[in-house]
Amino acid sequence: MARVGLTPDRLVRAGAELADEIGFEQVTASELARRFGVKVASLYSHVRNTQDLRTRISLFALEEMADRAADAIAGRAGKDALVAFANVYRDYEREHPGRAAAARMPLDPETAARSAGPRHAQMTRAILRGYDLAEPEATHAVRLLGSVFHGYSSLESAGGFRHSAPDSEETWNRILDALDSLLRNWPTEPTS
Amino acid sequence: MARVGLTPDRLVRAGAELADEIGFEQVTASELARRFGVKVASLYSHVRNTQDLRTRISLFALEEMADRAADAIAGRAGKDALVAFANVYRDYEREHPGRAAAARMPLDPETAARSAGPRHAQMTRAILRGYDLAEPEATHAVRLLGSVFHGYSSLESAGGFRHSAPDSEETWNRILDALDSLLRNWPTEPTS
DNA sequence: TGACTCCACCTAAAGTATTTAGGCAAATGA
DNA sequence: TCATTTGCCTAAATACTTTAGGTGGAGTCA
Repeated sequence: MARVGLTPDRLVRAGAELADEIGFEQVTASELARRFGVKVASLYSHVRNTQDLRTRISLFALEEMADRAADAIAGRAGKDALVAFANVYRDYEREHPGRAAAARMPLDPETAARSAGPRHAQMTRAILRGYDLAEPEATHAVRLLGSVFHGYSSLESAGGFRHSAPDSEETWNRILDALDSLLRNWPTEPTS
Repeated sequence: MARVGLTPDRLVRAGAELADEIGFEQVTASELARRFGVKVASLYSHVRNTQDLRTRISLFALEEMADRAADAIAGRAGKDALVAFANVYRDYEREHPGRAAAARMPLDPETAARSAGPRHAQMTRAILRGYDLAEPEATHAVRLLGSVFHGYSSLESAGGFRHSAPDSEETWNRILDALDSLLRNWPTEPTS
């Protein structure tokens, strides 16, 4: 009966690779079982259901990105750190589009809370130490950076900037220049 | 045999409402047929398949947003226009989360080209007339604004900012202040 | 008005994905 | 070596998708 050695972890990793190959939306219990040469029902001892599988892939991707981000910002500060940090997200999107899509999947509040999400926010906040932002402005800035990284990846992977000049690479660099400049000159609350 | 009066248009509108109620991901031909009190197969004379249905809902949402945006920026300029324009996206997300999710669905290049996407880009460019940006910087700025609106909506609707201070409303306003400030002081290419 | 033609919606059927229940055999360990 | 655990199986119910072909009601034209 040839045991393949399924474990939740192996399923999740294979699921992540599958997502990169065929798209996160297309990741299905059936397809994953097929890859392992195993009957679908066999997966159900390791993950609760398809939703659970997807959630685990999402959590996995978030962790992987956080690890890379932590690595990227170590020993850097200021714009240098900002650029290295931001590039982690963009590079991850290009290298692992399926996992990146997984990482963008909405999670329910409790799951989100114990995901690497807060770690990402913490690292973003660490980047801001190189700039001079007191609370609550720092939080606003964290959210802005999150939105930009999230939004840019998503638009770029959807092909939004593919067939138009200037090329996406140039825009990305100029956006990072702009964000650096903005963080150095964060506006005070307007009086008007 | 009671004809219900199905048309592609009615299906798409009902699909959009369904998306707002149960989530865009959950919009299915079967559920839509159920709503109309009609057999599933009957939908296939009006839309090619489920993918086609979803694509049409996405296009519909993009048009609807574009119409609102056009309305919002008419007769406004500068920060006033920026804020009104940006709020269209945020309000649409809150009012019609399912349609907004549909609008974020990746489209294939040809479909994207004949969608309201380019119209959104054009309007964003129009906003920038209130600021002093020459090409290619204007394009970079268009893409930045798109990323922020897109990313913020997506994070906010996923609950990213729900249970933490300061509240999302405040962040949103400060982000708009920051973007206005950034556009007024768009950095030149750094020499380093 | 009666026959005709559409076509909107139907039934039927095949294919695939999800999920649960229960069984057997390989691995584990006393 | 025997008992227990557990990894993967078969079987079956439910649901969604899609295609092929049929039927009857609405509008049209003589």
